[in-house]
Amino acid sequence: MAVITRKVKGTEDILPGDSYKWQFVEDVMRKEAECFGFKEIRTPVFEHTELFNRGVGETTDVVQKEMYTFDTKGGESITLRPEGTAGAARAYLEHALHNDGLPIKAYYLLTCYRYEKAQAGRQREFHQFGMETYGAADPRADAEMICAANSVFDRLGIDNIRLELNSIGCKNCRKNYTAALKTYFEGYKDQLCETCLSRLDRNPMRILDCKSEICSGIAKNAPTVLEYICSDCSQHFDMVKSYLDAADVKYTVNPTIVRGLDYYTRTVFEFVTDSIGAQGTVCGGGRYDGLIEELGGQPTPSLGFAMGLERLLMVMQAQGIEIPKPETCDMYIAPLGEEAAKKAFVLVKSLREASLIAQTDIVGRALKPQMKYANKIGAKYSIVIGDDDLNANKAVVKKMDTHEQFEVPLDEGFIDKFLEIYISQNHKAVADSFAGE
RNA sequence: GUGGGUAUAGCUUAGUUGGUUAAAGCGCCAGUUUGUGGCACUGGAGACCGUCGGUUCGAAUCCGACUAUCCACCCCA
Repeated sequence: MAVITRKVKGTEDILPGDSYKWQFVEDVMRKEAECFGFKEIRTPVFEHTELFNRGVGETTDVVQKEMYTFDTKGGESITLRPEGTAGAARAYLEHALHNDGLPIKAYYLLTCYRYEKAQAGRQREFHQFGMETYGAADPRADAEMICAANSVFDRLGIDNIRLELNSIGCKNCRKNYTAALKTYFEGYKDQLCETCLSRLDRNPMRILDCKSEICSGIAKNAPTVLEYICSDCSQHFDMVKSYLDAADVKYTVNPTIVRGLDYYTRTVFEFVTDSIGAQGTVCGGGRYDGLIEELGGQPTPSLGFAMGLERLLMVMQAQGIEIPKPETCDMYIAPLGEEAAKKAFVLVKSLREASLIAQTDIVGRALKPQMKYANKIGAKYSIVIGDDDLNANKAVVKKMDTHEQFEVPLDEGFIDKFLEIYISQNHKAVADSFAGE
């Protein structure tokens, strides 16, 4: 096979037969975000590299080894976004959105790029849905954010997913905590795995995350963040939990959740599933009160989450959730001969003007294959137009599933007559479905 | 970046201890007499068996390298 027909590693095509699934999920997300009062923000696919260095954090794996970074002809360093938060924060600052009145609530639906080794649930180009709130320090904002993510899962009918919650404290209490952790882990220096040894200086909290049995065994008895966070942070966390309780959102507190991006403070959370392999984190988020300031703005308490669409769709598939297929064709018109073809061409035009899905032959097939095609695409109605029909200026509409037939005129009255049939038949279907229960 | 698995038509697979025209189902196209689909039957197109090299009289089958892909580590959504 020629090279040109091969997609780049870690990328996926979404084909015509599958795109409805994505549209369905995206639609649920948009609607849910809008119910919570969030408006869509669209930011560029690429940004100045510096934005991610500062926003996501120099020490993170994402920045250190996973970014698609390149120099432009003008000599600027540009990076394809590895996540959505930094770009949204940049736009918030650049357009001084705080002047619109706080809080600012925005959601996004976009592609992200990370140079990682592809595996199940992990692509190099992937889709994220995320929500961001700026200018809300109150724990209710945290609870609202988590509720929003939770509602999306509910709306999609996903239930084999759990919410894990933690607080990693503010900058101050984190300082004390990391110091305590360092002291603790230094006692096990000879047993820790190599990566954890390197984490010891840079970011000892990440050792808690380690999946190696030895490290996680040691980590089990390590001091937990919650013992070290200051009373403000602790109160904040309690409030978040009490609001989640009030909203009947189930969670478990998991002190090992630390998140890999530097900007997080206080509340962090993940929605995790066991049904799609190793990459089970479907949604991750939390509070990042220092981010806007880090990017040069006024201190602005902020928070948000992102969820991966690929993983979400995998979960839905694993759980056997059926996504409704959209209608593909209301009317197929099968003409016989040149003159009829022209008539059909005009008729589908007027059907389309009435917002119906209409098709006619564009490949020159015989009648039988045309009917086969009409059947395959799920046409609800069909019309065959031949010389007799043209002469009589009328034709027969056939309802494909029941074979019922109706006569329609082939002149200006066509659309009205067909709409009348279409509507009455659909009402009948609805009535039948009620009677069947 | 580290491991391990896999590689046969568009898809899912069969291919017996290496033996000559590589097989099936699904899908696709067409036909089963006159202007009508779903079912059934018949036929057709479609594979240099991932690539390159090696062993052999002979390789889809054995060996090696490469490439792709999958899974796991790592990381994260």
